[in-house]
Amino acid sequence: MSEQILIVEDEVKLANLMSDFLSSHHFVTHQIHHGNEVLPWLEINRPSVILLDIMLPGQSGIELCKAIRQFSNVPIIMVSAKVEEIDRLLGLELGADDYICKPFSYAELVARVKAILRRLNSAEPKATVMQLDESTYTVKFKTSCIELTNFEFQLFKPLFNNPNRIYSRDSLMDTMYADQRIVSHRTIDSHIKKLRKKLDELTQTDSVIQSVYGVGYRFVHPQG
Amino acid sequence: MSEQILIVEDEVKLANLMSDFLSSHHFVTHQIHHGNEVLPWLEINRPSVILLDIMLPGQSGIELCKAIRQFSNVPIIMVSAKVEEIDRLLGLELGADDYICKPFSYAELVARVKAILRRLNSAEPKATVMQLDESTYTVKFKTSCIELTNFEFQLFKPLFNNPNRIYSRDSLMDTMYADQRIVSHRTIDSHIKKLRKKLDELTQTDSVIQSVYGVGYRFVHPQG
DNA sequence: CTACAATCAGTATTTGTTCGCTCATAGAGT
DNA sequence: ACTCTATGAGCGAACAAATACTGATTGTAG
Repeated sequence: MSEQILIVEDEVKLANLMSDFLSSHHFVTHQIHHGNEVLPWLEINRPSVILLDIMLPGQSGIELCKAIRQFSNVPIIMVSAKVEEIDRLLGLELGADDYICKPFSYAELVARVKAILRRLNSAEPKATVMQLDESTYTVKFKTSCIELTNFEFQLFKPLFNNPNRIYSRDSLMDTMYADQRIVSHRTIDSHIKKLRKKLDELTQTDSVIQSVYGVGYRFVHPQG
Repeated sequence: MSEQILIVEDEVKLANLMSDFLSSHHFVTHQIHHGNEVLPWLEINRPSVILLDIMLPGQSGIELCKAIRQFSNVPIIMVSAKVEEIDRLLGLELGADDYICKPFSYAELVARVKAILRRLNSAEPKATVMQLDESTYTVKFKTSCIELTNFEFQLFKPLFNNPNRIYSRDSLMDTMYADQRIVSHRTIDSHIKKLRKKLDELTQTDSVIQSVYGVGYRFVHPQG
């Protein structure tokens, strides 16, 4: 089971280097080069760690850090060009987990990432017993496992990655039809129905996906 | 420690009466009879409450209220000669804390002033322990949490975000019916009832949402 | 042919709105 | 201070409207 690292860095060359090095340590990476793309991406994905540069086009790393902390405790490592800037950041109490100063050695980068993950894994004895496996399009729960269709999987991903958060049908549609295609809201219902059937069978409970009247759907973790 | 009340009222006789009555309740008062004298006075003094008449020579009460809000959150009670005018004032969203209509009983005057001060003193020391979560449509208080329907949430949001501020039923309607649809005032009552039930259960107190007779509703933060 | 996506129409459910009544409040008159 | 009256507010229950679910059906790609 490999961890996904989000790299937010506008210098593409640097981002690639970071990516390469982390990959060689068996991390899966995703790059974002513009500040404004971060929050939308996080609505659908849930990385294990975020490496967040401060100087960015669009929303700055500082704004983003604050914004992310509104809804998630995902570990954030702030990346800054200047030592003095880090001092200033510490004063802001953004809620970042670590700070790293450019230029950094790649050994240091990996060390910090691993340190964070080690802390995290030892602190939380695996609260989520349900897991999404992107490579096989399966959902695992306890000892069982089900397969989802591509469509079902894309639909479920944002819901699963942001438990309790309510998604409107429109926003769910947006995540699966990149081409802005418009389908009936009943279509979403239909897929939700299939998802529910599979998931409820898996978890032996109902209401893993709940409807919120007039708003949309949300996922809540099952007992156990 | 006695509280100072600023009385802005051009009718000197009325101002004196107000002054006398408030003094008898151990408030220190200061009178100003011309609109243009208010801002200069406030640069040097800091009253606990301002009673602000609307019809004034020089700067009107409306202008003054706006101007004062630029630099201070001092409680302002607007004093108006007509009920209809209050409705208009609410629409302007001046940021006043309360409204009182001439002619008023002096008991009422004192009651309002005391209410404001009580609210202020109890609200000041603690940060917001109550939270609105837009992504999950929930209200959190201490360790508990309740869910609101879409409608209830939209209704509660303005009240919550501007504690102590009074919203008329009409202005609440405006915020939820963008299409200028008109519904009965009893409809708002009905939703307020449901909101109150949920909120009171959450906070274990009553009167988190208060009625202001003849005007509307306001939200006050519960005790911590 | 099969598996899956999309749609539709009928039904079920949830929520929003109104009604009619009672109670509360504020001001006026005695 | 006391009632009286007009108006506002609270509330339960009936009603209306909006929204969601379901199963059947059609469309489509491999």
